[in-house]
Amino acid sequence: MTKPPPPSEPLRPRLDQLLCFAIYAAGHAFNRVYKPLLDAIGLTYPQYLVMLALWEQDGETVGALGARLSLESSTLTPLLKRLEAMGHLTRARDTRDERVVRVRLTPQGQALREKAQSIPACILDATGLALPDLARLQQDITALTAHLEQASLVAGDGRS
Amino acid sequence: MTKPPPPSEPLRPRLDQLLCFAIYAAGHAFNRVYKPLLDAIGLTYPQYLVMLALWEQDGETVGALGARLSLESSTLTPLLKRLEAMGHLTRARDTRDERVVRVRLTPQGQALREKAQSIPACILDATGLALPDLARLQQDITALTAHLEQASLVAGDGRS
DNA sequence: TACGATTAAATCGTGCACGATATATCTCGC
DNA sequence: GCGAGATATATCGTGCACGATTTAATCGTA
Repeated sequence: MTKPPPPSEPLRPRLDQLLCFAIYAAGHAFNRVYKPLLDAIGLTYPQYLVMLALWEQDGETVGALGARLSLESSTLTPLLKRLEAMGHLTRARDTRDERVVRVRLTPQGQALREKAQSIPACILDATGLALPDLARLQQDITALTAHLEQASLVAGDGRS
Repeated sequence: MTKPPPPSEPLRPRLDQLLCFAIYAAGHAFNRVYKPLLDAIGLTYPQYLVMLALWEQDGETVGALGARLSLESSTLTPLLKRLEAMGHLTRARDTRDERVVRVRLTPQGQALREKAQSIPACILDATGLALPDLARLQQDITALTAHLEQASLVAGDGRS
């Protein structure tokens, strides 16, 4: 019943129908929920992600952290320096390969894990989702990310 | 069959299982796909979102734009000044209420819409999603955002 | 009309994020 | 062992994003 669009009609979705905008806005919304919780332990959201990564696996290199978090050294280096200045971790060149810097938790950084313990439950509650729905959504978004990453790699490969 | 956790076991999800991290990473991935497309028309991603908003509705105030994009004036003002310097829009105080600034597209800003025409299809392709799946995911994430926003409002209302 | 309260933008300081580049170290072929 | 290329991190400049504060205009009410 609806009039079929002419073949070369440009795609002009409304801002609030764009998936990328939904993701962008959800990121903002998550940040706002995390803010008061993280303020209480003195971390920003990206700093919290780094601490989560280190609590899961200590002693990683800057590059390995960057790969897990999709961040460049130009972002991580100053961020890690701030965490180091707070006393949560140390940064030291690997004695075997002095190119790489290993990031290690201090006892204070380990201890912070206990203070951050209640955060995930608060966030889960704020999402208003049941665990299975949350897991499904998480997987859908992760699959989307994988597709986008592949697309940007293919686009940038400069095939000749 | 699995051992039930003790009642006060802290929730310690892995970084790569966190919904917030999936959103964070998807935002990065979208940015990477958009980057080459937007470079071609000289916009950053947030600038593109502002232009999308204005193409949809011209002459909005800074505050109204901020509400649609969830951005503060402290973010928008310099961003809009950059777009103004590029010649895509004008910023002028409303003569009826001199507190508000109205943002209007220039002919150049209108014309940019044609150059940006092919972008949505490129992005759609990069997601690897069929339209119905994309719409569903978009709605799920929008609903999540609404929940998160409500939670952060309730948490911050200082009920006495 | 006059004045306190509210509203809208702008400004300031901090931190994240990227790309381009620099610097130091390592690896491989010889 | 030596030098060319590769690798890992750091540095620099630009722009986004926020909260706190400032400035200016408007509104309400006496």
